[in-house]
Amino acid sequence: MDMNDMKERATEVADVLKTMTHPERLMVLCQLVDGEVSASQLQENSTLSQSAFSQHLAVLRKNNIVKVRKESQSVFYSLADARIEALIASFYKIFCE
Amino acid sequence: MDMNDMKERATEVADVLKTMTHPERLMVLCQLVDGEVSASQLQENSTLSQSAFSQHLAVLRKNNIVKVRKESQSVFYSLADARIEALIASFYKIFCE
DNA sequence: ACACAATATTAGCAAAGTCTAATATAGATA
DNA sequence: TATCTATATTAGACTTTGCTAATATTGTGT
Repeated sequence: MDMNDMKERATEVADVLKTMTHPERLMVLCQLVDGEVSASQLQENSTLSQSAFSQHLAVLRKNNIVKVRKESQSVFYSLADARIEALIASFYKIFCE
Repeated sequence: MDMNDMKERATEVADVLKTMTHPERLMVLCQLVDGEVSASQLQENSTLSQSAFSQHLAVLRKNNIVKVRKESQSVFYSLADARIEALIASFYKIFCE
């Protein structure tokens, strides 16, 4: 693989990873492997304040790592696409098996 | 998977990822997939100063993402273990194929 | 209209990360 | 010994991240 291509890819991948890199955000993503979960359910498994937690969700949204579906007062989060799903799956395979 | 276990794993994985998250460091790791490479060879593919680059290598060492072998004035870097190799391999599979 | 519940946003601060510039170390060579 | 080459380390400035505290938004029930 050519060095310039590699550099471009590395930057792209690093951007995605950077967003996942926080334990709190990774926890959220792990909880989404089996499908969508509401913000409040996600927050139940966190010790962070509502504001801090919501800011982490905002980071995930802004970087297109998750997508949302609003239903009345609730917001349901799910993994954005197949790549993110594949990443979480490999983390699971490599670190949890 | 139990939530406490998940939290522990997520923290562990996030720690490892955090170290890979910088484009410059990820580039280094990508160049190590086929085996060890010397610091100076690695640096040739970087636009960073010697000092800045060396500090990135130090981060990789400190977090046990790479291991080193010294041979006269040169230092050869390689991926620390099978997990790191597996991670880089999945990044390649997911983002470069 | 009012109050409540779920979620998001903003400002401000402290901590962590990343650079430059300068200096240090250690092996090889003249 | 003096010098060169490869690499590492340190201090300081600057930027980014992640929190708290306060406030805003939006839908729902009374």
